[in-house]
Amino acid sequence: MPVIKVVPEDVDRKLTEVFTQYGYDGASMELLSKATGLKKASLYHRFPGGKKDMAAHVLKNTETWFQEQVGSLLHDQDREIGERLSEAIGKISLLFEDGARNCSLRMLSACSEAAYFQEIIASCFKILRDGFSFVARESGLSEREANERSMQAIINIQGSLVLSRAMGDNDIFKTSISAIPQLLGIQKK
Amino acid sequence: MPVIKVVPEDVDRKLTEVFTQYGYDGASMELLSKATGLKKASLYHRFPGGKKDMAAHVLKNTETWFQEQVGSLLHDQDREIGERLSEAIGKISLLFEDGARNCSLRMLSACSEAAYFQEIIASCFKILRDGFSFVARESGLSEREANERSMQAIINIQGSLVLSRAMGDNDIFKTSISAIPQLLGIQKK
DNA sequence: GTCTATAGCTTGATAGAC
DNA sequence: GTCTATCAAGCTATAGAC
Repeated sequence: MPVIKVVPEDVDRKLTEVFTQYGYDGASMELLSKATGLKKASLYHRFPGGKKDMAAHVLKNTETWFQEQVGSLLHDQDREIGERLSEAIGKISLLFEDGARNCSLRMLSACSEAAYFQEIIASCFKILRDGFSFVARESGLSEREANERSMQAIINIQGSLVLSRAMGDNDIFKTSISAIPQLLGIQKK
Repeated sequence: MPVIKVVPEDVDRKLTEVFTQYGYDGASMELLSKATGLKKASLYHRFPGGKKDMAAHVLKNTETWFQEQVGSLLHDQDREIGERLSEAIGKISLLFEDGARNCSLRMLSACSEAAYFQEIIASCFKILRDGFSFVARESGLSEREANERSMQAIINIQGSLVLSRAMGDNDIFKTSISAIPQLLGIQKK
């Protein structure tokens, strides 16, 4: 029987998918094993801490993604502000599949291990908030206004995602996210 | 040993608490038994369908609560509009303990039995949306505006609740919910 | 209507071969 | 690095006494 080294990136992607769809308590080792194509013992080889370890790894990846793909982008003053925001929102829309996919942060923030995950989840949201706040300030809003509106932007994303899934209508998400540029004081491109 | 008939209302309240805190997959029969003070076999006597049955019962109660406590209130034209809305929002704030408590609808909308619960969860949100929309229309907004803003009000509630819990700051919820009257075109009392 | 006791399965996790 | 085989514990659910 051949020893196949499964690509770590593929494993990460599949783990993220399962935790995002089923939540922490709904994601069994069986499901995680089937999804990744790795037997349970192989998963324990890569993640000695077990399920908790895998979810923490998924969250660490998510934090990196938000920092590199969204945070840095929004802070990149070499690029036109509307373009940056547009691209960032496009990436976020893609991440959530236009409202069809749940948010891993939300799914992992309410589970039996919530306390263990809380810090990194809060960190992810702070990256997003700071990015939005930065462009809002750039667009001429006061610090107070920029802070309020960047928070509102994240509320829109999370709230509309909850409702899109609960009411079975992705347009709720699409409409809500398309209003973010104006909310942050930026004319949509 | 005495046979004690536990009050159904207390059982319902405790079941709601456990499902709301742990979600469907995180709420074990053991937890539900401990919380209600009823042994597992007794729970099965009251809910022959088991856990699924209990969660469905919790959701049915929630639907009734929204209809009777919020929906009817918002539609009661014998009372001053600002007063009605204020009272409805007060009840919702109390339900979510000012941001400290999760939303049972959200917790049960993303689980291994999500498909089974979807219809009644959507119904709960529709009751709230229709109530908000009704007062928004009354306040003079167009049908389109009223629909958009009532949706935004629910997005604010759900989104701010997610973020309050994730970032450990209940003020996010309090600030967001206090803005709802103005959002619906009504001067806060 | 509530209980004790238990069945039967699934869970997270480990040992050890290759 | 991946596997098969297995464990002990926890799970949902049921049987039957009171």
